[in-house]
Amino acid sequence: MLVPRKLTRAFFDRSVHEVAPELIGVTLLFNGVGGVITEVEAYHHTDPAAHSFNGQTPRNAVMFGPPGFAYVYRSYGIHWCVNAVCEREGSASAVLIRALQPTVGVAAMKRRRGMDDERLLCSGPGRLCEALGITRAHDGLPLDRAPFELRARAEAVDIVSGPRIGITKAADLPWRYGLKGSRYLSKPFREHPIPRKRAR
DNA sequence: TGGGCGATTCGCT
DNA sequence: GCGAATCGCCCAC
Repeated sequence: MLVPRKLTRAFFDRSVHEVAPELIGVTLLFNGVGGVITEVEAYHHTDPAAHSFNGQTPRNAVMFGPPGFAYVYRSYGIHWCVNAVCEREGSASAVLIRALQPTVGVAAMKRRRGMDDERLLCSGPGRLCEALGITRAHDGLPLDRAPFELRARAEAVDIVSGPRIGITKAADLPWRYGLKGSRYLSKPFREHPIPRKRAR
């Protein structure tokens, strides 16, 4: 029987802009619960929207470490969000995991989220951390060892991109990537971003 | 379908 | 003190 290939830390030892789209379609599991990554965003320390932009602090220290580790932070005082650190050590770049299509341990995710709608279980960075049980306690853990597991995608996927969500700086950069046509997204992508500005 | 708002913690100025 | 890589709820259209 075919066993999916597991991703190693070496997968992340490249530009965030290469890694981010390649994470779409990869299966992310945490303690054996999770699903297919459908949405991510790339952040690099030269990017004003990145947490590492203003230099290293205790909170973002993991971003300045080696690639292939989880950077987990508290968002808006309420939610947890998980990133995959990329590039060489000190590059301080990471990919924010924003949404999953739930596939494994769906019952556990429904219980943690207190809801039944599978489309809303992991469709947002805070939602997916709640569904998987990821918290600050897992900041700095390697992504290629338990409790994390990453399974390579089995087939090629169609990827769309667009501007990142919820940021005020560098909001125009198209560094959000998604699985084309997926219903498991935090927000839909405009696949035909034709400005509807009417010419006078 | 989309905008406004409150909740709530914490890092950093 | 300020504001944030969010979410869920309410409302209007």
